Amino acid sequence: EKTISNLLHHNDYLNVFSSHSPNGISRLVQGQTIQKIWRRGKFIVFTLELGYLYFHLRMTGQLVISIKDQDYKYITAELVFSDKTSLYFKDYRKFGRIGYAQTLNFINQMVGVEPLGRRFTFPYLQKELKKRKRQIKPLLLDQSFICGLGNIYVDECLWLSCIHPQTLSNKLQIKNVPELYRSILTVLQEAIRLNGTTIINFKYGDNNRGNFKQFLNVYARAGLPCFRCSNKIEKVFIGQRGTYFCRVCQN
DNA sequence: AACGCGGCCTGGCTGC
DNA sequence: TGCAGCCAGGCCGCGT
Repeated sequence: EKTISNLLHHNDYLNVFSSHSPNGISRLVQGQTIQKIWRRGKFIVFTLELGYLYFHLRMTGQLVISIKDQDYKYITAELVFSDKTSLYFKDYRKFGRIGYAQTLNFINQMVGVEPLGRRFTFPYLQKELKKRKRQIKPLLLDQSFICGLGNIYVDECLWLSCIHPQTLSNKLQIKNVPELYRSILTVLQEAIRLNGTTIINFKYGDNNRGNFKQFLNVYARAGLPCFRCSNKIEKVFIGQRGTYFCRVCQN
């Protein structure tokens, strides 16, 4: 059980504080005891007695309980507890976000169905894909559609289910949809089992590297042979995101 | 509704 | 070897 005594900001990266000013958030959370820590989509949420303190790590954010001196410039916030311990928000790129909200409305608006939750069934996916007319890759990246998939995992899902990333969601072939559904579950479950994907500096826990990278089938394999058909994997930009795919078997 | 662009940051890699 | 330029796992606000 931890009671917050203060939220300090050590650098002047105000964009990191997305809902209020740093001092504003600090005032709102001071004296509150953390009831529960949980995840929704890519947000980590601390349920307080009154309201919610939330974090988004983006690519390089970390929540750590100890820091080294040389890390100090990357510490954008420090949550100080009444027992004199601290939780640090460390982030090389300062893309991560910290915010406070009175209710969960913000999160329910921004974050769609949990792909590993009960509501995400095959008929649900099929119906939702039909409703829209968007390129499948940007759609899968849209956190309000399905939460949790990022650029790497979307490319992997589309490769596994043999779908061209620019296929319109309502034009997917009948046989591709169950394959897509299955691939979303498989990719996420495997990635979680292997603690994620470290390309450059993603870390989990206390500085560990994720091991999913060695099982990537297309991501970052431009110019290399497709594991299914040996055609060269291509890299293109779709929705301004680097996208790897096989033109021959994903069509 | 859907899409494209620019911006936010820093570190690591690539190519000259 | 040194260094400029490019690129990155995410997301938002704006314009069309």
